[in-house]
Order: sequence, then structure tokens, then C-alpha cells
Amino acid sequence: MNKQQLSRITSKAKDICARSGGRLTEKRQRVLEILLLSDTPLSAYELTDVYGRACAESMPTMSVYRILKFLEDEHLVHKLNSTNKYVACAHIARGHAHEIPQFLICGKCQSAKEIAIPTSIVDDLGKLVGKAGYTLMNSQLELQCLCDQCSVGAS
Amino acid sequence: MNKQQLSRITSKAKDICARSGGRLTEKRQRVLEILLLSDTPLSAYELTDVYGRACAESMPTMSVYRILKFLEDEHLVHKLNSTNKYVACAHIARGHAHEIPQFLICGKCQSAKEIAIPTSIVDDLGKLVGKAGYTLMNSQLELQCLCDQCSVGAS
DNA sequence: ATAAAAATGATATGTTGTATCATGCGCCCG
DNA sequence: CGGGCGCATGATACAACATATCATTTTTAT
Repeated sequence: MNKQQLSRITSKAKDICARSGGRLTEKRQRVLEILLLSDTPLSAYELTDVYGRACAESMPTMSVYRILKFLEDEHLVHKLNSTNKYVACAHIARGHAHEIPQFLICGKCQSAKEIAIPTSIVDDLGKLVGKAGYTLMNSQLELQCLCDQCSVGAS
Repeated sequence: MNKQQLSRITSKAKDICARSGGRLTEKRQRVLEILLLSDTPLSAYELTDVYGRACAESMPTMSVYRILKFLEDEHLVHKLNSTNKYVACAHIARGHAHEIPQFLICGKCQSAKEIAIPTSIVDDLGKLVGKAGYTLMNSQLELQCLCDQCSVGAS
């Protein structure tokens, strides 16, 4: 991601926050930028470390959690429950429709890719769930995968 | 679950362990029984509490974790990553095919139901994942739901 | 019987996350 | 301008979840 893309995204993120009455402060923006630039999801404590190294003065982990919560509430960041790590939303620049995010997580390089799951599959799942006596609510799927790059490397 | 069912399952569980060279000791069996009898998934610390109350002498949490790991390795217990809790496998009595478990978790009463996802849906997901440049590995889905009982209660 | 191996206990520590109260900082209104 | 209000952040404590390591007990095999 180059600087132009980054500033385009953060500018969009500012709009999104403003629309909901929030503010993308400098620290919040920095945390978001770290996640945007990271190849892999980061834990709150990893973020604290990176922030400290990148930004001269450091930030208490508590604040990182608070900022992550803010960014999650604004749908700018998602949490991966299977790994307790956080990723920037991949759809900030585009319309940013607040869909339930779905992730492909590479078990080797830990990269995570946010994808959309077609309505048809979700519908099928919904029917299945209905038969089992449950109603599907919002579900963020986290699929354990191997990315193509790692597949090649392993062969 | 009545006592007959329970003993049938634990007997089957013993077979499973024996076949892999492990042993379902009394403590391991007790932990498994607690999970089998529980309406909801339990955390390792909740299990420690229940064990202490049910079994007169208590067990260090460390041992609970070890036992849970053993039971997971034998596919007798599954861990829910979205809640950090543990459930007994629903398929011990039946052939116990070691399929990847999939769960419906009620967001209200916390009940969890283990289900099978049809090959067709998994195949569809696999194709989708392939298009995104990933290969689907074993994925334990945990779908956030509302169970029918809770739906009725809420209406 | 005894040595090896497996299971469990005890203790410490690491990781993830929340609760709470204090402080700083911007912004609005008189 | 400045006083006060509200949001953002800092600092501290602690809760919940989990692993590392070494000691002790139990089981198993010879």
C-alpha cells in the first residue's frame, strides 16, 4: 500500500467517523494505519509494541484496547476470534457496506484475507441452521486455509 | 442424558482412547462426564469449579487444561474459539468419524449444538476460497445463532 | 521388585482483556 | 476570553485464559 492509498483510506475513515459523531484522532488514525500497513493481523499487545517503536512516545495497552474498540464500533477494524488479533477492514475505501466480514487465514504465514460470501451460500447455511432448530444471526466466519504463496513454498 | 446413555458413551470413549494408546483415567472420565452433562460449554476454570464441587477433592486448573488437551487430541472434546469454552463431542456414541465439528451457538442461553455441514456447502465454500487464492483446510465453524427456545421466549 | 513411562500436582509466569478513577484537551457558550 | 462540559487518554489494578517447568505419584512392563 502506498502513501496515496493510505491517505485516501484514512480520509474516508474520517468521514465515516464524522458521520457517526465520532472523531478519528491522531492516535486512532495511527493505530488504524499500523493495521492497514501490517501484512498480518496484530494482537493488542503487538500493536502496542509497534506503536511504541513507530511513534516515539508509547501508548498504554489499555488505550490500544479502547482505540480498537472505537475502530471496531466504526467498522474500520475487525477482530479475529480464532487468533485474538485485529485487522483493518478491507472495505474502507469502497462503499464500506458494514457486511459481516469473513476471513481466510493462512495457517502458515498468518496472513488474513477479508472476503465476501455469496448470498447463496449464506442462505444454504441459514436453511441448515433452521433445520437444527436455530436461527442464524450475524456470523463472522474465519476459515483456516493455506494461501497460494505458502502452498508453492511448501511444494 | 440418563445414566445408561452416559455409561455407554464413556465406555465407547474408553475404547477410542485405548485404540490410540491412551487411557481414559478416572479424572479424565469425570471431566468428560461434566461436559457431557452440561447444558452449555464450560471454560477450563468453570470446569475446575464444577469438578471441585462434584468430586469432593478438587483439581488444579493446570490439570484441567492437560486433561482437556488429552480429550481434544482424542476428539472427545472440542474447544469453541469464539468463547474459549469446551464441549463434549456429540458423536462419541456413534461411529465418531473425526469430522471437523461445526457449532451453532445461541447468543442468549449459550447452548451449543454440534452439527454436520453438507459436503455441497463445504464444496461451495472451497471453490470460493480457491478463487481468493487460498486453499481451505479444516475449518471449525462457529455460527452465532438464536435457538428456537430463546426465540420463543423473546417474542 | 524395579525401572521406565505416563499422569497428576504445585508453582510460577505469560497472554489477553476489563474496570475504574485520574488527567488532559478541545470546544462551545456566555 | 475563560469557565465548564464532554470526550479522549493515561495510569493502575485486577480478572480470565493459558502455558512452562519441575516434583511427585501412579501405572505398566520386564
